[in-house]
Amino acid sequence: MAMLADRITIGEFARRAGVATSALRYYEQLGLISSTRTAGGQRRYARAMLRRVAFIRAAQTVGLSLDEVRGALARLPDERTPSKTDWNKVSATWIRRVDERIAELERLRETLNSCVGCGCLSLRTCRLSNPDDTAASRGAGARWLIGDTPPA
Amino acid sequence: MAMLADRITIGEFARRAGVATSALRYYEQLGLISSTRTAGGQRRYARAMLRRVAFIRAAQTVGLSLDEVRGALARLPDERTPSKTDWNKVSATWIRRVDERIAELERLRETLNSCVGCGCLSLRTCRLSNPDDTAASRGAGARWLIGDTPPA
DNA sequence: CTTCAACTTCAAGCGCACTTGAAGTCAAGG
DNA sequence: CCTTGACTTCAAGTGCGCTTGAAGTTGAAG
Repeated sequence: MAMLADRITIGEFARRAGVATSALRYYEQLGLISSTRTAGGQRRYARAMLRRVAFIRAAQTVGLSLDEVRGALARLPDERTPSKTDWNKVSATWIRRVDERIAELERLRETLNSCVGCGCLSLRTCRLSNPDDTAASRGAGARWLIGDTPPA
Repeated sequence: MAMLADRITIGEFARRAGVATSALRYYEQLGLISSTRTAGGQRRYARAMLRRVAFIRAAQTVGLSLDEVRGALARLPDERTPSKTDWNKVSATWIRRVDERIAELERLRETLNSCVGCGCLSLRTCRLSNPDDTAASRGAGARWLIGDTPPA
């Protein structure tokens, strides 16, 4: 009853991880997770693997591709003898990434806030509107959204 | 010389907007932007359209699909007679979305921070690790990443 | 007028992250 | 033992957001 053995079927694992079984097979194919097999060839998962999946989903939230995740996981000890230093490196990189993303979104939020009540897309008085196209001289793209300050 | 006329070619427009010409044609195809045509059938853009593109890119940053963007833009007056109320609704929705996304990332950041020095993926002492699989009883997914508090 | 980069359309292709379907095998309950 | 749902592999398909290529046209400079 205890069902504590690390012999979880893919279906149960998928339910607990909140992902489809097909996704788990796909992750395994990419080398992101691993499983043992029964005599009959069916996958059995260690519950510890749930953490890995949680991590994968978390990384995706940060905007990492599965390939990048693979790279990050590869830097971690293969399921044994964890090196805290290694882990520190990985998480530090991720935290930086998360911070960048947060900063980006906060700039966007600022912009949206300042737009309430001006009707950006149609009026010419908006801080966002950039009426003289001055951004063009400063290089391509909507710069104020990716770091520059909008022309006051 | 002034080149102030709203008769920007797709190439120049692409350079200023920081997107590929193919992307602009694609956006037009989806009804996200519009252009006038020369006698010969070439596209000419109003500089005002740059704002729309900036907006599209911004929206993507927030995680909106182009279809959702189309929906949002459709709620705005068709390039004329802006209703501030309409705009308020749109931007309010977006701000909410941005806030959610920021919150999500901050939770992730918290988690990563608390993991530094414990080696999450391999040790059992981590706040992230959820060793008793208690999350399973609270429904699918890595809940603590999407709102729940991890088991202390 | 010639030239040639920049434009046009249309269809097909791509990369990612999966999902679906077909055809067959496994394993736990009755 | 039998049934049945859950599993297996492999190949192909999906949806998004574009990009690429072919084949042809336009338009501004010289």
